[in-house]
Amino acid sequence: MTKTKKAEDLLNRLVDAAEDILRDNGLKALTARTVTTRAGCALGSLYTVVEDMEVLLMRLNSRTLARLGDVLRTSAPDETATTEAKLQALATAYIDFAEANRNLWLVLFEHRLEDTRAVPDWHKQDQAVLIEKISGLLSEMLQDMPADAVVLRSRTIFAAVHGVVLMSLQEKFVGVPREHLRTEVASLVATLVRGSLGSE
Amino acid sequence: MTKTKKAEDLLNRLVDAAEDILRDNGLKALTARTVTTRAGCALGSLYTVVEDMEVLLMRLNSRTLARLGDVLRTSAPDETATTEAKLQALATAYIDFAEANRNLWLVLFEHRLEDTRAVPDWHKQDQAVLIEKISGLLSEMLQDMPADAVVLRSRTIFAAVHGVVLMSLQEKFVGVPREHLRTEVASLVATLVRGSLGSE
DNA sequence: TGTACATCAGTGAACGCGCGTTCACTGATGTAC
DNA sequence: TGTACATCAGTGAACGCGCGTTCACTGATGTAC
Repeated sequence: MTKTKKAEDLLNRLVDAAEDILRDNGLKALTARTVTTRAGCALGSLYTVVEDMEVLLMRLNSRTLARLGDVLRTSAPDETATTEAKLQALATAYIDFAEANRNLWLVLFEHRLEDTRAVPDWHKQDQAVLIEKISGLLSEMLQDMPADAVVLRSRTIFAAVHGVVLMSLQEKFVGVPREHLRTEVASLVATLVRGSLGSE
Repeated sequence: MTKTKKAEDLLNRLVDAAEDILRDNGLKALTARTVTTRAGCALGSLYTVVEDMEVLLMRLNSRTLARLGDVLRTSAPDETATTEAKLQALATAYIDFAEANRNLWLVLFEHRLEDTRAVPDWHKQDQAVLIEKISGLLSEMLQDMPADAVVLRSRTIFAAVHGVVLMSLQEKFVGVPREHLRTEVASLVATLVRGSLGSE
């Protein structure tokens, strides 16, 4: 095993460990110590492979986004289904992923109020998976709409559905109760599709 | 000034200080030390008036929710306006508040992944202001819908709009760009109202 | 193949920091006579 | 009204903790001959 291979291997083990800890015990438990212990290496090793704890978290988020992307891309019920049915399948897949990976998913959207450091491009680009499928389906449906407008609409639709799922899974008082989440999102998506979100 | 009055006064000064700090410097800057320094009292005084830093933050959040509630309640453009116009005004008022009080507003919805402590009832109840006006307007509009269903729909509509505003103000890659936020929310609200969010 | 040496990934004790919280104290305030 | 005393809100130095990060080191690995 070459040196770079070993380094890659260590990085992977650390991201694996971080994923396990975040999934099982939440963000607060994700420390340099817990990660390195779980990965079976020394505390200092982390810094031979990653600049920062923050970078490690971004690596983990990238992996989570990639997994979510896979799930969303393969969510189509049937090639012949209606666009609405495909969008409904997409929303369902999103809820499934969020429920099954609650902590990992929540951390994707956690905002750092303090941070001044710029988010690297490789990480920003990863977020595109959240939008791609929606805009693909939307542009089929609204063929006369310019591409920019389709992307903008996709972001709005994503954020609306995401908001409903987020408030529900956070189990805040004002969120939709979990047992009604799927039906509420389904009627939200139906309304959005049928209204086509006309430009005014 | 009686003793209880003095205690109330100190609590108010601490919440004032916390509000200033959060608004100006973000959540990370909000510590026992910065709050007490700004309030002009000793570090230990905080604990004569509040159990915990967490309780202080909940007091601040309650105040923020109350202010937001006032803004939302007085947002009606005109008593004779259509329900849709009133809902649009409500959404606009929400965006105004969120933009003008970004840090205060973001913290209202920040999730503590770790916490096991129960949120006290007085604080949970404060969140109701986010929904009340919507369900009031909705029940006028959908008079044959049972009250439970109206509340559920209100939560969904709130969460959808909130999601779009949140992702936009967080300035994440996938959010709606700030300059399109108001028009996108307006067409989202229009679609939701016109579609009436039919039960299926 | 065997040996001496150089490299550097990996180590983990130690550092420095900032935090929430405590507690022995003090001095302003209210009370009793 | 004046005085002696009790109370307790308010104080701030000190405590304990957990964190991210560093750095002098070591031992496994690769290289040169």
